[in-house]
Amino acid sequence: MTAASILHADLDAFYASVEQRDNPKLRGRPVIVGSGVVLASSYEARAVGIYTTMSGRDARRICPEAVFVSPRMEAYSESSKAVYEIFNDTAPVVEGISIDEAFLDVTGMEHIAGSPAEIAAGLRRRVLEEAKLPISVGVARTKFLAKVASGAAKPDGLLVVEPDAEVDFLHPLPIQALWGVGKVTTRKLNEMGIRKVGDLASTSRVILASAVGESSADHLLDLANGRDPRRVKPRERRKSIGAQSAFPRGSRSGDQIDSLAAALVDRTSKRLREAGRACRTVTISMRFGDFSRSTRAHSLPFPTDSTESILAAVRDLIDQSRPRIEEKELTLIGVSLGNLARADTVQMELPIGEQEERGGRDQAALDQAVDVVRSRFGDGVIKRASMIDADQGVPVPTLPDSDNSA
DNA sequence: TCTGGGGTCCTAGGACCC
DNA sequence: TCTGGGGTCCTAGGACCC
Repeated sequence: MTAASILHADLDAFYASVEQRDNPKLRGRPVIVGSGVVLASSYEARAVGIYTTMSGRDARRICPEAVFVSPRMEAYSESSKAVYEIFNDTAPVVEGISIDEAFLDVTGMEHIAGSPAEIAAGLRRRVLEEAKLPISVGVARTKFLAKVASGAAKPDGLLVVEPDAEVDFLHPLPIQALWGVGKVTTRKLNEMGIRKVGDLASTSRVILASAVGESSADHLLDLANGRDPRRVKPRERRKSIGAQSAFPRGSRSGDQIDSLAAALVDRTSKRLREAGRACRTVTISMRFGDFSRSTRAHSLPFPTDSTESILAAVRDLIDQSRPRIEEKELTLIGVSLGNLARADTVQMELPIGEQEERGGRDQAALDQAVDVVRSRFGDGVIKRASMIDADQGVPVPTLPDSDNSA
């Protein structure tokens, strides 16, 4: 049987730990990150019943001595980068899952770096010494088992699940521990009398499939029986960039909706440009007073990173939803930019006049586009300029003085 | 427990093309 | 010329994760 050589490394109470690291007065005290709601909390706060998504008011009531701090996303992002450098130094293959957790595959490193357990212990030591942050690590033969192991090791612990101990480790766990089992699936399975992973492991595939569908049934049976074929592989680039914001009570006039939408577009399009990407699909999501949700999407004919183009699309989508917005109370709005492309090819839409007048005016329009791009990105970025018919999405013949050698 | 903000993946129908 | 199948893209919604 394969050895346990996959590590799941998970920073403990990450945001709160960064705050305690940067402000010694917070150490040993219950710390809550967030104000309106709890975004993260230290273990001292969790010990008295504070949890993520709890309202700030409830948290204050339960734990009056807690220290509330505003989130500092930049500090968390920097700390995460420092820790990821240690991950990359530790293992040849690192798969980032989120800002505070990653899988590492240390297969075949026995002779140079020691056993997986020794590598994991060394990783914890380095993160504590160099980033000054506590981290828990689970070690197992599969990703799923390693992840469950790191959760069981928390806080500030290390747990190795050897292959011959897997069943004893896995089967007593509640089914919510399985990746992909949330509220809805838990309810369905509980109705069938399935509560523990062990119950699930011995359920027939046909019966399970009738409740959760074929593909989920296969997936759950695999996990419950310790089978998890997923390899540790570096993450592809992110697929969307988004932001959302809730309305303060009683502020949902047309103007206020528009200005919040504009602010969200501003934020997301800026992040898009900073990442050197362009988006083709613009999606708005809405939440209403009765907690129902709705999404509307629009795909542009070509990728863009321009605030104005994205905002125009967002305004169209909001207009489409006008009836529902007027009928129900809008409580939250989000903007998500998807279908991301690299922004190393910039395309612009400029009018070129009537069909009959094309030809002479094509060149003027192209010159104008080149000027705009040059003023925005500087000299030397233009390797080639050509035109695309926006309706057809096909290149029109390249113009005489553009450079085709690039 | 009445709800933040950031994401991913899956399903399913319809349009459209060959 | 009322009829098949396959593939891709777009859109909406839902479940789930940290």
